[in-house]
Amino acid sequence: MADPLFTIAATLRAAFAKVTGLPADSIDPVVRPSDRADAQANGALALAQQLGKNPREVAAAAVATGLLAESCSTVEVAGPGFINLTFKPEFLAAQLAEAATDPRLGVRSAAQQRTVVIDYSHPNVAKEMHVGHLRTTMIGDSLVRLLRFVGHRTILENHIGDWGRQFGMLIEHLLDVGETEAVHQLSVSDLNTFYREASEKFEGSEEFKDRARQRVVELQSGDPETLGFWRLLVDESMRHFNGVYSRLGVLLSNDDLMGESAYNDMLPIVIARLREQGLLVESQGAEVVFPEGFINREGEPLPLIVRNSVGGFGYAATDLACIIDRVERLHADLLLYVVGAPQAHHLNMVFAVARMAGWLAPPVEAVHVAFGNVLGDDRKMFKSRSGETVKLSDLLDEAVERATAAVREKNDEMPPAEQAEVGRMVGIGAIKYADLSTDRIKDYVFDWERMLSFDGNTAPYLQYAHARICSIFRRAQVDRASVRAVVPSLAEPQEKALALALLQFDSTVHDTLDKFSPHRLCTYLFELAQAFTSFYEACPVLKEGYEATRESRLALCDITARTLSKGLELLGIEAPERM
RNA sequence: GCCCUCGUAGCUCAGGGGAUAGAGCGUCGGCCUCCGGAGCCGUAGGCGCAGGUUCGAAUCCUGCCGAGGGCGCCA
Repeated sequence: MADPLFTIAATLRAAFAKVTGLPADSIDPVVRPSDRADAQANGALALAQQLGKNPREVAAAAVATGLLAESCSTVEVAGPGFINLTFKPEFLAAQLAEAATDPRLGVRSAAQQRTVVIDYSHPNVAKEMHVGHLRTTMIGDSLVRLLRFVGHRTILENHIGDWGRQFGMLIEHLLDVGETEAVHQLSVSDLNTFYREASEKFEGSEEFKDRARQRVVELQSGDPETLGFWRLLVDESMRHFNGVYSRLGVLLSNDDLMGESAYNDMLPIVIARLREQGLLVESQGAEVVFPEGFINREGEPLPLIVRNSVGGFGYAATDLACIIDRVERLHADLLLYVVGAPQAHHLNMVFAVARMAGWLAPPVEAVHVAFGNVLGDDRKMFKSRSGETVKLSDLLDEAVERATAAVREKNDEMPPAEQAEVGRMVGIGAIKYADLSTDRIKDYVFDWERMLSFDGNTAPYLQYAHARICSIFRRAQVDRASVRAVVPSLAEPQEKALALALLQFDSTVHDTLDKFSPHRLCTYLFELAQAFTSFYEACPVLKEGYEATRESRLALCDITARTLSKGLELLGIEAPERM
């Protein structure tokens, strides 16, 4: 309950209840940040409207209760009935001191613990991870960190594309090349080459095509030898994926693998249960369900095809099996799908069918955490200069390379090993932050210059602010933990502004999770870093002649650094101590 | 044709129904006796268009324009 806006909202609710006689929990005091004061409350306008009274009088009466005087130095009614609130510095300082001694920095636990399945990343076996996997992986990873931080139970699921017809051609190609040679190729070169060669053979040879088709049948019927080859492809692919995950520092591991193949045995059960409930319909040779409200081009009901006309299962069947598994076996009550926006229609149909079948019912919720594309500077899908999709590993190489060069240039006295390490943190952080800092539903333009800039809303700027604070403590030779019990004095406006910003970490984290939108946390951290640099510019910490305020300002520095570091950590970004 | 998402400053992006719509870059102008100038302070410039709901709309609703995406057996 660190956020003073949150605290004052509760006080105002009581004040308005006293004045109007309405139940407190039915009142929204509408507390907002303000540039005219520390905060403004606009609730009087709506209440007055509701009661047919004068809004200024309602506001004045609420002020007259005196309830606000405890935490506010000035409370003014302005305009049509706004209440402008200015917090007492002592009030803010006390709240801040409380947050400073809290390992969670004042962030409340979730009111209700939920079991959340987060479905994200999902690369395809035998294909390189590319820039298209960046957002799902970044957003998913950050949501997991945020959910855990506020106390939810998280179940990570990497729904890799490890099943389907393409495995016929892949396995036949593997056998043509020879198992040993194929493994060698897969481990040293990129996965795309292997896939392309298999695909070219499939297109070019009827004989190969027949073999590939036969191989699919064997795979699906569980032929042990075929499964062995399949396993080999999956394992080799996972080595590549885990390499990327490790560089990105995401939480996914092999323990979180729940590929399409994992649901294979459940698919007949999905069919059986849908049939049992009378939802399954035969249409044009396929077995389908018609969810309400979905129509095709001709305006006719649009089916979700659970099993196609040749008896095969598509991804609709797998996705339905997923829901059953996540709800009934894992007992999840929130299912997050971090999946691109184009899948919205498909997912909505799957959710609709799952609801019809009763598999998805309150309090269980399924949410499509949709996101837009990564664009090039031509505003089209981000591609390499040769027009190919950009491999994630190449992207990370370039980011680290560019960042390391910048670090080297600015720190020529730093040991090369540390330059490389800091360059890695800055480069990877820059990519991740660029991806997370725009509203996920929108497309964003990928721009090396901007994301690696030390100015603006970027990871390097935040990392720099953090490193600078670490430097202050090194220079002061003061142990960071030693100032945490200090109740800071907030005499200067920049000190007060910084305190106010720090205290909003709590509500920011919850707000970020309410919308599943990490960019809200990014915006907050940027504003916090700006508040800090303004403070640091105006309020000397270690200078001669400022001994009296030194401890107090060091305390502000410490909690700022910890908030920045924790915030970045929740985004999956490292904060070096020097850079 | 129908449906979904998006449209905010020259560029890239924030804006939880509330007062005068913010930031970064770029522009222009200040601050180097500067605890890290990888910084700080200031300046000019904008809600695609038209209606509606509301005491109050960038925000909610409708229509139009523009961009992207989706619309039965690939995922």
